[in-house]
Parts: sequence; C-alpha cells; structure tokens
Amino acid sequence: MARERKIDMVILGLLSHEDLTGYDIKKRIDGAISFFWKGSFGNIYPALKDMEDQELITKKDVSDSGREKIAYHITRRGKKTLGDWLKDEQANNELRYETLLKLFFGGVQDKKVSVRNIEVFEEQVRGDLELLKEYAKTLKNSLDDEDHLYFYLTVTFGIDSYEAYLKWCAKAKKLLA
Amino acid sequence: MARERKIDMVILGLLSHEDLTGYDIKKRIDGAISFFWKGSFGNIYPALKDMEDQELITKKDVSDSGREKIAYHITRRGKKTLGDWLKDEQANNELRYETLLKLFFGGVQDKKVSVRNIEVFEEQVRGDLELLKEYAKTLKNSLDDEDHLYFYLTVTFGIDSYEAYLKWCAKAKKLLA
DNA sequence: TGCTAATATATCAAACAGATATATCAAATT
DNA sequence: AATTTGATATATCTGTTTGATATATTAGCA
Repeated sequence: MARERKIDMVILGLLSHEDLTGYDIKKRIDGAISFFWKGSFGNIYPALKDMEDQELITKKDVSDSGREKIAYHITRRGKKTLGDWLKDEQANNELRYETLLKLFFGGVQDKKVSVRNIEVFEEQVRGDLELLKEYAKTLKNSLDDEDHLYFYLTVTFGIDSYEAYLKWCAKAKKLLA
Repeated sequence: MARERKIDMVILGLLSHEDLTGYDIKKRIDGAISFFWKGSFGNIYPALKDMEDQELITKKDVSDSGREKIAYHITRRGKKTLGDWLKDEQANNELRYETLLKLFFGGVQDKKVSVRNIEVFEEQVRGDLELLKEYAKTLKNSLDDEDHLYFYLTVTFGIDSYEAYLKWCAKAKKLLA
C-alpha cells in the first residue's frame, strides 16, 4: 500500500495561500512550521515533481533574468486533496526526544551526566519559548484574521507545552540531586 | 560524514541491562519507550548485524528447539559507545504532530473540522495520560531503585506535557467557537 | 485435529534527513 | 573596480527509517 506522503500536504497547504518556489517552501517550513513539522530539499523537490505529474499543482516559470526560478500553483484537484486530508480524523502525532532517550538510559552513567543533559534541554526550550512568545504577542492583536487565529493556536500549543517542560526540568533536577 | 544511527543507541541501552533477541528489543521499544522513540524490525535487524561487525555486541544462539533464536550481548566496546553518546551534550528533540499541521492549515476548511481534529487529539491524549499515570503510581514507591528513577522521570515528562496539552485543547476549542 | 495468535527472523519499497554540488545574484568589503 | 561573502535557487546522493510483507515455528484452545 502506498503510504501517504505528508510533505505533500505541507506543500499543498502552503500553496493554498500563495504561489511559491521550492526554495520558498523550504523557507516557510523552516519558519514557524518547523516547531511541529520538518522538511528538506531532498523531499520537497521530488514531491513537487510528483505532484505536478498528478496534476495537484502546476508549474510556471518566473525566472527574472538568467536565474532559473519555478513557482508552483495549486490546482482544484490539489485543493480537494488538501481538504480531504484535513477532514480525515486520523492524525499521527509523534515525539522524538533524544533527551528523554538519554535520560531513560541515564543509569549507565553518573547522575551528573543526566543533570547536565536536562540543563542543555532546558536552555534549548527557554530560547524557543521566547521566540514563540514574541510570535504570540504580535498575533494576539489580529485574531479576527482567520489565518492569524490558526497560527496563534499552534503557537500557544508550543508555549503551553514548553512551559510545562520547564517546570518538569526543575522537578527532575531536584529528584536527581 | 557518517550520521549517527540513533537506533544503535536504543539497542545498546536495552542490552546494557539484559541480553535480548531482535524481537524482544522490538517489544521493549513498543512499550514505555515508544512514547518518546520508535523502532521497527526494518532498522533493528540491520543495526544488530552492523553492530556485531563493529564488535559492539556479540551474538549467541539460544534456539530452544527447531525455532531459530538469536540473543545479543553488549561488549565492553558497546558500553563505551553508549557512554560516549550519553555524555555528548547535543541532543535532537523533535515534535512531529500532524494535528498541529492540520490546525495550521485549518483556514482552508470550516472551523468545525478543526474543532473535530482537536477533539480527536484530546481523546488520544486522555487515553495515553491514563496509562502514564498508572506507570507513575507503580514506580513512585521504588524510586530508590535507580532504573525506576530514570523511568519515572520520563513518565512524569509525559504526564506533565499531556496535562498541558489538555488545558490547551480546552482553550483552543473555546477560541474556535 | 485444526485454528488463531504470538513468537521470531528478515527483506523491500517508499519516505525522509542531511549533506553536497552547481550556479546566480546582491551587498559589502578591499 | 575587483573580490568576497551570504542569500537565492534547483537538484541529487547516501544513508536511515518506516511500514508492509514474507516465511516459518510454537502455544493455546476449542
């Protein structure tokens, strides 16, 4: 059975707002989306090619001068595919935290190693949390704009969970002390 | 540059406690670990073969009768590799939540679709949270056992973040109403 | 006895990550 | 004016991972 390629949906979702080149798509994914989904050139470019064959998107040359530049536009078929995916209730939600993996096997080393791993994690989270809070501050004033509302919701998800992470870090370090 | 294969560390971590067959390793990963890391036969068996070549683990035939059964044992080299990884401060922590992806592109559909997606997520989380709380209850009485302590820490991470998720779900549904 | 589920090893195609190759262009530096 | 740097832009390659499938044995049970 052909597995559903999730990067297709990310691309269709982005193209449903505006025409974009592969490079633009990568930049968008690396932005706010990267918090809950990743993408690489290695799957974006092949996906664009395949989806053009399936007529979910169309190509248009937008080279400004000598430089080759190809923008993609979503078709009616593409919009339907995106809509069907959104309406499909099943969703795969996965956490892949190497920090937790290291903590799980922490007994192999001195407790100090685990404490240090938690501290590094804490610093990461603290930095990301600040970024998310800035996003939230800007977005909060324009929630009547539907797109901002949905963006805001994903941002608050990040804020709430990261704040929970920080509380956990404090508790965990105490238990290891 | 040869990327570090994370499944190797999961396997070494598990083998540092007891000898296991590939099938056993899969079962262990599908248990409590699956909350923060996944593994499949498709990478477990090749990893076992490679690590045997690198002398990080050794094979021993433990077939009880006609059935082939191969258990693996960690070597001193394997323990060193595991220890080095634990002491390495850099860790890759990734969230891949299709629910958030759908929410981000929710504007394409009616708000009811997004609310439903959140509800499905909420049910998933509520179920997993119950399981984690049962783990925690059992473990809490034996935190003097080091292995239990580390297990308990990962479990409380899950509990704390899942509780934050549920609070967010309530807020998000209200904002979409 | 036959059926089903669990045990156990293993491989394959598709998807994905991360690095690299190639080349253009804009802006800053020398 | 020439050079360097960093951003833009497309694309591919290798290795890793996922999810499905193939094959076969064994235990329980009806």
